Amino acid sequence: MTRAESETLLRSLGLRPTPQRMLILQAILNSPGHISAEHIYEQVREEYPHINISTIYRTLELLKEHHAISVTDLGQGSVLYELLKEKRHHHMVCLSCGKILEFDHRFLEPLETALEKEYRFKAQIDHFAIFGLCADCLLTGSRPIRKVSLWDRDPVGRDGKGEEDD
Amino acid sequence: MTRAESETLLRSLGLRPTPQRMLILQAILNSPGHISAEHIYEQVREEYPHINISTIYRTLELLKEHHAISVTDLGQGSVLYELLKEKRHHHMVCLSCGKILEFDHRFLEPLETALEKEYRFKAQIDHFAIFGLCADCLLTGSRPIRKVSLWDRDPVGRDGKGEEDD
DNA sequence: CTCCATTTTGCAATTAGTTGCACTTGCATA
DNA sequence: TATGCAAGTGCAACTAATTGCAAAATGGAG
Repeated sequence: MTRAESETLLRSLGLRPTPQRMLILQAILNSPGHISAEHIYEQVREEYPHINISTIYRTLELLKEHHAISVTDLGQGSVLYELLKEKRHHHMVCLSCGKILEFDHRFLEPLETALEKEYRFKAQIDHFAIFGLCADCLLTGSRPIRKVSLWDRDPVGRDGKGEEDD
Repeated sequence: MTRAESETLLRSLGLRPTPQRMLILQAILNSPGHISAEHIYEQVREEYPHINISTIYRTLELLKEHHAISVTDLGQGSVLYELLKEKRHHHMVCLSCGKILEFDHRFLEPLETALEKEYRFKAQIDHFAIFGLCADCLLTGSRPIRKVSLWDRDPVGRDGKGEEDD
C-alpha cells in the first residue's frame, strides 16, 4: 500500500493523515497477518525514530473504533491487530498446541440473528478468538493446557479422573 | 458458602486449601455477580492483611484453568471473574449505554457444533462477551461509541455519510 | 502567507497483570 | 511427632497498555 492510499483511508475515516499515522497504517497493511503494537512500533521507528509508543496505541484505538482494524487477544501476552477486510474471519486457538486456525464469519451469523431476534441486540462482531482443542490434539490425545470443566464431567465418572496436572 | 465447602471445592480441583485460597474463593462465591481482582484483594485483606495481589492473580489463573470460574473482559478497564455454574451464560455489552445483558449458552451451541463438524475443533467456551447495540439504543438512535464498519456501509450511500464523530 | 482553533503528539506517570526467585507451608510418610 | 519435598506465597522487578497535560502540527479562513 502506497502513501497516497493510506492517506485516502485516513481521510475517509475523518482522521488527519499525519506522518505517524501513515507509517502505522503501512506497517499494518504490509504485515501479512496479525501484528502487535510493539512490532508496529519497531517498524515505524525505522522511518520515524522520534515516534512514541502511546501514539501507536492511540492510533490503533482510533482505527479500531472505526472498524478499520480488528483487535484480538490470541493468548500470546499481547494483543494483535489486523486490517479488517470486507470478508470477515475469526480464529480458533488450540489450547494444547497453540495452533491458530481460521473460520469464516458465516459461522457466527446464526448467533447474530438469534441475538437480534430474541433480544433486539445488534452484535458487532469484528474478530473473535475461540479457544479449544484442535483435531490433531484431540486425536493424539494431547493433554490440554486448560482443564476440562468441572461441570462437563461424566457424572458416573467412567471417563477417568480428569484431575491430573500438566 | 462456608469454609468447609470452599475447602472441598479446592480439594476436588487438586489444589491445596490454603487460607489465602479459601478467602479468595469465598470472596468470589459471596459476590452476587462479576468481581474484579482488585475487589477480591480488598475483601481478602480485611481478614488476611498480609496477602499479596500476585497470590490473588495466581489463584484466579488456577481456578480459570480448572474451569471453576470464568474470566471476562467486559470493557471496564479490568477483567471480571465469576463462578462457573452448571448452566453457562454469556453477555451482550452495549457499546452505547454500557448496559450488560445475559444470554444462555444454548445460543452458542450451533457455533460449537458447526466448528466441530467442519474442523473437528472442540471449542471450550466458558464465558463470552459480545459487544454491540442494545434494543433501547437502537430505538432511541443513540450514537455508538464505536463506529459502524467501513465495510458495512451501503455502497450506494443512501444511508448517509456515517462519518460523523462523537 | 499568516493566524487561530482544533487535533494530535511526546512525555512522564500510572494501572492491571505477570514473572523469577527465595522463603514458607501443607501434607504424606515414617 | 519429626522429616522431606513439592506446592504455594511474598516480594520486587517487569511488561503491556492507558492517561493527563503541555507543546507542536494540521488545515481552514482571511
